[in-house]
Order: sequence, then structure tokens, then C-alpha cells
Amino acid sequence: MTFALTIGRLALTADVHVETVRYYQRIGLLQEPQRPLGGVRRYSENEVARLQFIRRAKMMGFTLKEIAGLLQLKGTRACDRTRRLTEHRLLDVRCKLESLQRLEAELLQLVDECAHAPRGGRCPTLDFLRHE
Amino acid sequence: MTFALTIGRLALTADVHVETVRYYQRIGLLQEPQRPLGGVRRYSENEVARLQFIRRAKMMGFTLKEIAGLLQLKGTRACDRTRRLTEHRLLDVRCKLESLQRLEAELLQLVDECAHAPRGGRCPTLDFLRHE
DNA sequence: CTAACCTCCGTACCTGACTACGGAGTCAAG
DNA sequence: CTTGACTCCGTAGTCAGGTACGGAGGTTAG
Repeated sequence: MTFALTIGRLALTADVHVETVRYYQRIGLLQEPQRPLGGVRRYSENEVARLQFIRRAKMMGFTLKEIAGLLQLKGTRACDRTRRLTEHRLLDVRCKLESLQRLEAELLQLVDECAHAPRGGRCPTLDFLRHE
Repeated sequence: MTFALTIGRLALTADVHVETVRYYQRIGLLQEPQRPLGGVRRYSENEVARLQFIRRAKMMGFTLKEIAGLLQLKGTRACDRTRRLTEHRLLDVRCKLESLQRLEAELLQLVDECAHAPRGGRCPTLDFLRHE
């Protein structure tokens, strides 16, 4: 393998902090490679890929626990099983989507009302929060 | 009806935990009424309203810090400020919406591919996770 | 009046996702 | 072979937003 990164190079390559790598190791999201007696651990492109996967999933709004689940998929052999898990994920995402869309509509309405409220009058947003 | 609630009744009425009321008092989100010597504090409808305000704002995705800001707004310029806060919230929500929609599309594709993958062949989801 | 419940108050603990620190030991360039 | 950067490891702290606990004292139904 051409890759034999130290933890620092690994972190740099995957664009996370060293401490974050260690943290992920502590919580079991990343396994730590064997350490040669009195030496320093080396990481391969596998670890880089895994870290980048985590980063992407995190940006998608998954929690680290959810990501651990997603990474379990990686080890699972059966397509049926991955499909069920992915479908579950999809439902979840759709739920979140729905409530975010409702929230967006409400916020939009508030912004709009605030924009058209007469100067010196009452604030529709505050009224909404106070009286509904 | 006269409001002279104990903290427990207040919490019940506003549908939060007693400990949460105390927490809000600690962080200055709620003021605590005078305590009669060797007695118990009493709360009025003001506190109920304020708690409900906080609850609603929280559901709208405002942080407690932002809510503290909202609660201090009074007077004619209030609308400008609430509008800025709400717009900020809106941007946030839209960002999340976008990435969730991308995620939904990706997951949907995976589910679909898995559904049509030949039995015993390679799992498209696993391939996806492996190869980015 | 008394049992049962509530309030008060301080402090400690929880989850999530890190971030910081410190004293070793290790590695690589000059 | 030294110097300086890096790694290891453990522990501790951060921030948000609460929860839990425990002893003492207040309040209320029967």
C-alpha cells in the first residue's frame, strides 16, 4: 500500500482535527490500527475513506450514532438487509424534510408579515409567539 | 380565576418540567418571584405566558439565547430585529432542507438499485458506501 | 395532627461532539 | 546526535439544554 499516514497526515487528508480522529476511535467509529511496539500507528486509505464518509454523513445531518449505523451497513453482506436499513433511513429523512418544510412556511410567513407591518405598530412575530 | 401557582403547577400548566423552570431562572430567561419569608414562591399568568412563548420559539428552532433576545424586544424597532432573527432561522432551515433533499435522492436511488440487484450479485449500496 | 406530597437550594450528572493539556516517547532533518 | 515536530495516552473541560438527587422545611387533605 502506498498509504502509510501518521494520525496527523490522516487528519489533514480527511480535513478533520487529530483530536477528532482520536475521539472517533474512542467511541468506536474508527478502529485504531495495531501499534508496533514503541512505534507510531500508521493509517491507510481505508481510514481516509471512512473519515470522509463520516464527514459527508455528518454534513447531511446524521448524528455520530446514526453514522455508526450507516457504517454497519458497510460490513453487512446481505443486500436485503442494507435495503431495509436504507429504506428506514429514507423514511426518517422524509419525516425531517416534512417538518422542516412546515417550519420554513411558518418562518416565511412571519418574515413576510414583519416586512409589511406598519412602522411603530406591533410586531407580528412577537404577537405570534405570544398569543398562539 | 386567580393565578397563584406553585412552581409545580406552573410547570404543569406550561407543559415543562419543574427543573426546566428552575434552569430557565438560573440562566436568566425567567425571573423568580419574591419568596415570602419561609414560604413558597407563587407564579402568575405572566410566567405561564412567558414559558409558553419560550416553548413555541424553541419549537421554531430558536436557541435559548435567541429567545432571550426576543424576550427583551419591546418598542417600535422590535419588528426589524425579530425579522432579522427569523430570516436567519429561515436560511438555516433552507440549508438543511437542501441537503436533506439531496440525501433523500441518494437514498432513494440506493433503495431502488438494491431492489433491482440480481440475487447473489454485488450490493449496490455497499458499493456506493465503499466507493464514495 | 400527621402523613404525604410539594418546594427550595445546591450541586452533580447527562448527551453530543468535540477541544485542550501535559508529560512522556518517537521520528526525521540537519 | 540534537532539535523540533509529531504521537501517545489519559484526563479534564466546553457548550447547550437540560435531569437527577437529597436533605430540610412548607403545605394540605383527611
